[in-house]
Amino acid sequence: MQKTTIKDIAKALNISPSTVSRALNGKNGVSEKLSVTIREKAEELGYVGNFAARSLKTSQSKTIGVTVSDIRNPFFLDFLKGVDNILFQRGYKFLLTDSGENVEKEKIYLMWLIEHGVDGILASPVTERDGKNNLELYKKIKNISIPIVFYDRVFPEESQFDSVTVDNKDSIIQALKYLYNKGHRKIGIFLSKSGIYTIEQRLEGFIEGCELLGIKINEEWIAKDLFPEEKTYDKLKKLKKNHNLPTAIIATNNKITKQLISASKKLNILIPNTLSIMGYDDLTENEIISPPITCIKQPVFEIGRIASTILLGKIENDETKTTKIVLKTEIVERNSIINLNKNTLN
Amino acid sequence: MQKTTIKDIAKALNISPSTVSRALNGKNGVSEKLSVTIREKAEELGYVGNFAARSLKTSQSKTIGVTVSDIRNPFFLDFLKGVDNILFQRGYKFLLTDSGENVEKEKIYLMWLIEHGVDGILASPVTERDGKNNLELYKKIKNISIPIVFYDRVFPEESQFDSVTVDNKDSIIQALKYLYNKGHRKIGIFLSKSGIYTIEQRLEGFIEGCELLGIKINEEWIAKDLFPEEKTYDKLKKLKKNHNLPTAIIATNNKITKQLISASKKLNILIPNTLSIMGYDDLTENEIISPPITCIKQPVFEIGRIASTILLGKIENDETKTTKIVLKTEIVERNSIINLNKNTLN
DNA sequence: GTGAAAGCGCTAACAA
DNA sequence: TTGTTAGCGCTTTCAC
Repeated sequence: MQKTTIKDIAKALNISPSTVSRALNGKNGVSEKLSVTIREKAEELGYVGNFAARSLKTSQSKTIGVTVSDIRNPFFLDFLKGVDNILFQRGYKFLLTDSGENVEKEKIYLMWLIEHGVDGILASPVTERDGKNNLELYKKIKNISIPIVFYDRVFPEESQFDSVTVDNKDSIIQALKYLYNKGHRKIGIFLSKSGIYTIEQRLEGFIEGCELLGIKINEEWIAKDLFPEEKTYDKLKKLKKNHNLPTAIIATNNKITKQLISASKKLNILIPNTLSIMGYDDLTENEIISPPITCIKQPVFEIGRIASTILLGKIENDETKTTKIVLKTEIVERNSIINLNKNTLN
Repeated sequence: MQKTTIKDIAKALNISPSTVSRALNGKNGVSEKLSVTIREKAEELGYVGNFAARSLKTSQSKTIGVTVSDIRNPFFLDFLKGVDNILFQRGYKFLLTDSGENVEKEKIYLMWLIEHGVDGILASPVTERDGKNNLELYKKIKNISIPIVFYDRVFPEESQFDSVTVDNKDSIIQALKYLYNKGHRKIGIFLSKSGIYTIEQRLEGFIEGCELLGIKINEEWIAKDLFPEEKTYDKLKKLKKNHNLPTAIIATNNKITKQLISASKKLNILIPNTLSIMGYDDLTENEIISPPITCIKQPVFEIGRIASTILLGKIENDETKTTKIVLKTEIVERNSIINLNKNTLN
């Protein structure tokens, strides 16, 4: 059995394809009666339309491309819900691609999205350790008038792109202040893959915050480039072996948070008594992990909603001014951080 | 700036579009020299192809549609990785749609996928409480020669569809045996949304397993239709209030697992001492939850790989025989289940 | 209110 | 080896 086309419906009803098209698209210029007949016939024959043909003709696809850096990261689940939340009601769908932190793969997928004629792109650009990225491609895409909104990550020097991010530096400064107030002075930070914008920002925030608060920085406690995040275990083990554990460690993503917890358990490091942990990202399981994780929460769902809204504005209203939104994070307090002041009083 | 077309390249090089097309698609019938020139020009002009045009002409899209019942379920993350693992290397991409356990939404997305001309579909069909589903639509899709492979869920009475599932009944029987061996006789099961194939199967497995092992079934301990899964708390609270807790509860999905843990904490029910819990799905956090969760593990990544492989076989080799793969689950042992025999010995 | 005709960008059969 | 031509299914302008 073949797919039904607009022609089949026209033939069956002895009318012209253009009339069928008009009726099916709800355009005026077709009598109400005929319109109904056409719709019924379409239903009867199981007509479903042909995206390729429509898109070819109208050069718009009502779809937008979304790139994520790693689909397994729960971060994206809420983000995607936020995106879907805006898009679905406005009649858009999205194409999801997973770059896997790989510049080459990102490029392939970006090309694929353009081939598909997406009306716009929501992207979280990849930067590899050596600084390699697809900035030039992104510029080209922008040049052929496909709007792009970056979310989560950006190219800091490039001002021509719209973006929705979180104040990464401030998020760590907040964490530092929180820990400081609880009496912590020996604080470490465990960072994921070097080169990634968010991670670099969080490191900057750490250094800035330490200076601000007069916390002495110990290079040993700054663990860089923990990617894959399983490296966390080795680093923590080394610190323990050298009897050089800080009293608190700030994780810089949810994977490192989990790795820190499980590594601590394996190494018999008691949380929060021996080591306090500030997690990153507020996942549902944070609450039932032992101990429940105090963490930095990003407004992920909102990021998805705002980025989509901006993108749609560019697509539908040809909005030209570039907007850069920076959202604040907040700290969700649970039990993975000990109050050292209190302890001293005992 | 406009998108570059094959015509632009042809004009720039003073040759015909068909030659350009041949060169770009690596078909023979073009001299190596010309082919190189064409490719260079294409690169220079930033040519990216046009999916709509190609798809319209060739009536194949090199994309497959994937429907998931709820994108927020971590189950799908590994599944998708498995799918991507097979598809990417064979030059296919996928369109992801989230039906949200909603038959209407599933229908809209299914139509959208067909409109997009997907070469095949990987689906986990939705069934609502009242039995409503899109079986007829699925049959129609099959009739217009778009291959479908069901994964995770199937229509049990329909033999014409290919599928990759897990032995759901057996998974619960295994769990029951495990609990029985640890001395448990008062066992409950917490089930998610009624009507869903996997859930119904797991219930059947529970009843069958109890009979097999001579475990007395207490209807109070069979909690049905916990959807949304937050209902878990109320059910557990009621059981506690009536002083009618079983010694062990089997969860039937990862959300209920988490809800059971957090509800137990809120209700001051000690796990595993007062209540043992058999989780469903082996998520990374199971290890660091308190206590670490003993659970039924589905080979999720494999499901994705196998389903994709079967589908590609149907698409590329016109494979006609229907295959139904049923994979076994296994139990991952951790600390959420107490050994009552041992306890007695103390 | 309806139909005829052109064309979106590409591929493939057929010619040369 | 290369070019010409037709047409995939649809929308849209221009007739009537």
